[in-house]
Amino acid sequence: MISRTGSATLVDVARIAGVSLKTASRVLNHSPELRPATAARVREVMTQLGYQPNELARGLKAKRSAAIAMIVPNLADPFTAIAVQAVQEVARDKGYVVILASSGGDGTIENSELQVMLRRQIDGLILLAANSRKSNIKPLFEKNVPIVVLDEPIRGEKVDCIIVSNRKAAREATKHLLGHGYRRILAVGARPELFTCAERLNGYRLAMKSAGLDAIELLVENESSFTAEVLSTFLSDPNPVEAIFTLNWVCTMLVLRALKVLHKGIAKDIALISFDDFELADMIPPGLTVVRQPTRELGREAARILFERIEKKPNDGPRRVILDTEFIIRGSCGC
Amino acid sequence: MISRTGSATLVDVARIAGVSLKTASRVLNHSPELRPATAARVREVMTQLGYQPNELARGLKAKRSAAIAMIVPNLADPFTAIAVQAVQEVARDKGYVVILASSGGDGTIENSELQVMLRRQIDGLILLAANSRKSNIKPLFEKNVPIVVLDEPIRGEKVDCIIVSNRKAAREATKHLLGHGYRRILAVGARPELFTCAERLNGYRLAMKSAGLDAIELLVENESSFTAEVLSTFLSDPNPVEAIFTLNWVCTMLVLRALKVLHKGIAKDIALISFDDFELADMIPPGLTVVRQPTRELGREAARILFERIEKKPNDGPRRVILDTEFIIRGSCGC
DNA sequence: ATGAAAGCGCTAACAT
DNA sequence: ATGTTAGCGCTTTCAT
Repeated sequence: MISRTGSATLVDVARIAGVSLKTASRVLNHSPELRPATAARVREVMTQLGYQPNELARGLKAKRSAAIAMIVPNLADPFTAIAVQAVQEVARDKGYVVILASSGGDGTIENSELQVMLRRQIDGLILLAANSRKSNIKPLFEKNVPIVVLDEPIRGEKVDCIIVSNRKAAREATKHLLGHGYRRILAVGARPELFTCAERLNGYRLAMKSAGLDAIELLVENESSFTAEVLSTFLSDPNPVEAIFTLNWVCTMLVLRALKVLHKGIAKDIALISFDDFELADMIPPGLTVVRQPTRELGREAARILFERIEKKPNDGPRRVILDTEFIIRGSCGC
Repeated sequence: MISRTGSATLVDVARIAGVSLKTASRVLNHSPELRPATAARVREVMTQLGYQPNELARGLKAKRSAAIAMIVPNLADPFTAIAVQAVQEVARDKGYVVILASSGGDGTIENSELQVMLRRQIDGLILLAANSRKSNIKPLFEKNVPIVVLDEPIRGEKVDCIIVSNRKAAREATKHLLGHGYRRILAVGARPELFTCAERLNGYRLAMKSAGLDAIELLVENESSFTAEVLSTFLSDPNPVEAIFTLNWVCTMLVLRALKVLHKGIAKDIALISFDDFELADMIPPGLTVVRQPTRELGREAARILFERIEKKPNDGPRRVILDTEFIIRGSCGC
């Protein structure tokens, strides 16, 4: 009785309920213009058959997939994981699913994932850029797929961005270290082409300049090129650095690891402030002083804006949402 | 010239290239039976038009979505995040996308996500169960959607499972603590209905029983019900516990947090072993002794098995893959 | 309030 | 080697 494909289709439902296809469709879409009795009957047949609408078919016709994509560089980074979780929760509430892809920080992979998403007719995209220079969101833009970029304002494109006050936060963190009397402060960053890295670096430089000091920077292109040996050159004479400011979670991990290898005590031998808080940062003695990003809020806000665009596209220009960070003083800065 | 919908369709490609729809389709699907010249011409038109195949339409017709779903309880858990990343990488290589949903450990949400995935015609599912009692994968099973369950063998269902040797690992960890001379060892777990928790608990009980000791257990239904006060009742007289064995990452976080509040030094005041390793576990003094799960491998293996089922379904019974854990001794156990 | 028919963009028999 | 013709399961004018 049921279509040979295995599961019941709307045609089956209609036939068994003794109504037309359109009526069955109306029930699915909660159309108001329906006699309650008819609707009830159809609904009953639906549950009876265990009917599940085929979203692919629905999307093909309606030209919407009810899916948004999220592309991130690295899920192992807790900042990213939490943002993804927040986005997915908002999406669920809106009746959307999230297609997730990780780029590994590779612009080429990112672009190919972008294409894949386009083919899947995603209704929107939240991007945590791998590499600002190589991000190619033009095709999406041309197809009028709403995009929200997290953590990076894409220059010259009319996309919504949501970021934190990177520069200000970095400047304040650096100032805090300067306040402790440290003069030789090292900034450690990765992927300097990323906006977040660049901006945090700018904040650091501003603070150093204001204090009449030279910036000391250790920037690596990718994680593997950072080793304890590299760091040790900055810690040895002459003029060893007195404090380190790590520009994101990955760098914090790398530096902590290296300091352990080099037997340098945090705060005791060298002060440390980390951009990015994380679970247990307070448990690493003497507690890591950090700049905390409102991670969940970033994710939620990005999703919120995206769905606003998806649902109705008011042509007000691209949005720039800037959230504030929180400076959390624990012991590693020397306090 | 191009269909009014905005982007070029295969019909447009065919028309402009002066071939039939089917020929264009053949080019898309890399059919071998094509004159190279024709294929080249069609391909040229495709790039010229910036043609992107519509995966929704493709899937509707071909009855495959080229998407797999992954449902997890908590992305903030690094174990989960890394497994998801591993799965996604394998999926990408296979030309599939991953639809990710988090259940928050709520069986009801999990089930509704399961339904959503069904409607999306997913070709396979990797499940990190929220709650073994409530998981309802029957509908997927009936629709012949391959499923791989991570971290939990679903009883009585013919699904593939991939787990670690929970009981053995827990037993050995407990024995290790016993070897240090601790008698009063507390096991801390969450969601005791979960297979992982139950099995680890079993391992712990076995070891305690072998030593002629009573098991001491603190099991919470959910994270928020665990507080420092609750833990403190186990640490106070009479007979304070001498060591703690946490049954997963979340519990480790909760216990570490509580111990800090209670001003108890790890190893010094109380020994600790954690089931689940994590970034910086070695940095929490004196270094956390842990049972490490091969997280990436779990994810990769789960995906590998899933795609085997998707590509060809040999009717050999359900697989049970059991991976080994690694016992990593650092200082917290008292060593 | 309900139905008939067309078609979204693609694949797949079945020709030729 | 290439084209013709049906649909996949749904939504959607346009009738009634």
